[in-house]
Amino acid sequence: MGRILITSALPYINGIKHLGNLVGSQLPSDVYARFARARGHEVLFICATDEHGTPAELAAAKAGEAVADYCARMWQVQKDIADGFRLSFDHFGRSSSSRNHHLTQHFAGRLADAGLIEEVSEKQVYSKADGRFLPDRYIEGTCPNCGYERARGDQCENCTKQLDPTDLINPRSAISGSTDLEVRETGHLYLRQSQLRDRLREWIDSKTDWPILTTSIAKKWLDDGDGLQDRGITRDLDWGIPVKKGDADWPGMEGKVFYVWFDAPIEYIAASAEWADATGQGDAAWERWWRTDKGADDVRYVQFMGKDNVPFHTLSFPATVLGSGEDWKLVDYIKSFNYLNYDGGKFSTSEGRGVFMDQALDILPSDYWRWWLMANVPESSDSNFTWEAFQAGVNKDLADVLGNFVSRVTKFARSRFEEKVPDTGEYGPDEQALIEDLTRRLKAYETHMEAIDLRKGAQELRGIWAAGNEYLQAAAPWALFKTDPDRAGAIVRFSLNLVRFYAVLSQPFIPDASRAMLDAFDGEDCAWPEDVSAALSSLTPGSAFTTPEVLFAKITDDAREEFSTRFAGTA
RNA sequence: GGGCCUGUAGCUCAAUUGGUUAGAGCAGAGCGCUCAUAACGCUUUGGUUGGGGGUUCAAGUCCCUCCGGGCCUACCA
Repeated sequence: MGRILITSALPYINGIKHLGNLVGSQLPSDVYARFARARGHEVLFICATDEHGTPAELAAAKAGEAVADYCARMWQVQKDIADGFRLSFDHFGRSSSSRNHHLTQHFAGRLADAGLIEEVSEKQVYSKADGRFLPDRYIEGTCPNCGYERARGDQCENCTKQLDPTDLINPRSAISGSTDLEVRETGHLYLRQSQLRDRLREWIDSKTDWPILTTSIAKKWLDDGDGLQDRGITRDLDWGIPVKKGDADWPGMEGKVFYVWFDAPIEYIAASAEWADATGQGDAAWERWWRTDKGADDVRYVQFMGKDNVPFHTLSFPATVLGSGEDWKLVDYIKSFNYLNYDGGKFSTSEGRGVFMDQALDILPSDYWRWWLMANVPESSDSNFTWEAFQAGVNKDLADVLGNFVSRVTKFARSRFEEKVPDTGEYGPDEQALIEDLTRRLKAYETHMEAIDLRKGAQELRGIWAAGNEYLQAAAPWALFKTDPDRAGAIVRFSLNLVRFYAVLSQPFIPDASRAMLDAFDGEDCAWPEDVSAALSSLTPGSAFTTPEVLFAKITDDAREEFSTRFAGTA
């Protein structure tokens, strides 16, 4: 058994995330983490909130709160929702933690010592009314190219032409609308990624098993134009990690903070340190996951993220890690996802279009969402959420195939065998055939899950569930009960063992339902099956069980229509 | 503008990386079963693989071209 370090891309702090955010990193990483744990691997599963940057400051201002208070509150909100979705992080940290402050400053110091930091003086737009420098896209004005009046400082959305903020006619702050803008000189630090281009390319080229979505984005940035560009890693903001060189002040950088994309990935490491702190362990506990000179050599590190995060995880963060000259663990595998759309369009926070994580839990149990989202996870291309597809998928897979199987088996056993595992009869050829079939299917399921092909994994799991119905239909214990009750008992015993078997295998996708299924049998033994035959004989004949409640109530047409209307948005 | 991804049954997706007759689930049709959440099982209809051209003994897969959908393009994160 190995050791697997798993990180989910960090959800940004400025509000509750929608299902599209959930499906691209947090949920798939959780399914994989649960699978890896169930298989006996030692797992450290890390996530955190990404708290810095202009949008966090603006969101706090809109809420009328201090940024620190706002972030603390939203962290708790996101943590509670994550718990509601049964996301099994070993630690859910905060990028604003003192651990991350120190580690980010440490990396900056190491990079400076290695000659990989350049101090650059540049001109930026300052808004007096807002009291802040404005990022390019927070400046609006008329496009000099097409005359569109709401062009942004980085690009005109109308004609797609790339712009410089100073190109705009009648520029104004997108925050306040103020036109009282001026260009000021300000000093910033740049990470000299260009110096690391060859090392990064060599590293990327060695990753022949990565998804093409991941490597193609990385190579594009390595080769585009003049090649990999140096990148500013500081900002003129109040809320963030103060620019320091290790523990020392950085002359000329007073009052500045690190750019959110510099400190956010470092939080993967810092959150692991927070985990060690929170669990009363010393530094060695987290360093053995992250330092190859301190025991992390045998760790497999897997990252999960949406495709928009790929450049930062394939280039910027590795540049930081490599450039430090220290023995930090680099990522071994990057699983990236496309986007989930909502009923043919995008999820929209501003228009209230689509389903947000808190709303999802308000209307249906987390297992429903977990199952459908993973069975339809956008692995190969963008996928689409519709209420019709969601209703059909949940009702068919969870209620009809799995839930009804559990129901028909346990209720039959209750009415004919006194709610006990029958101890009569022997398994015969039918059971042997299903054991052989399930042995093949289990192997396929494990192979898909190890490769993080979650859609295929879900499909195989569904096939495993369906095999139970096929067996039961052919064995027909309700008919045999009248002529050969002992044999009927063996069939029911086998079927009850199937329920327990399904509970164990399904746990990565639908942990709550799995728990309910195991609880029917005093389910202490939930070990992953090494041998299907043994696993299907594990219930003690003659022992009592409890008939569970309906596992999955169906989504009615009325409910579906109500949801569809409620989440359609304002636009 | 540039780069990348993508187009396969009514719908959602596969196809061992160029190799037999392109497969699953859902939806539809028919039959069976009565333990079960009107659930389950069996059978079955349905494809000029976006259009056109090319390479090859062989193309869904490789090349060219056209058409459609999407993403990224470095100061939103």
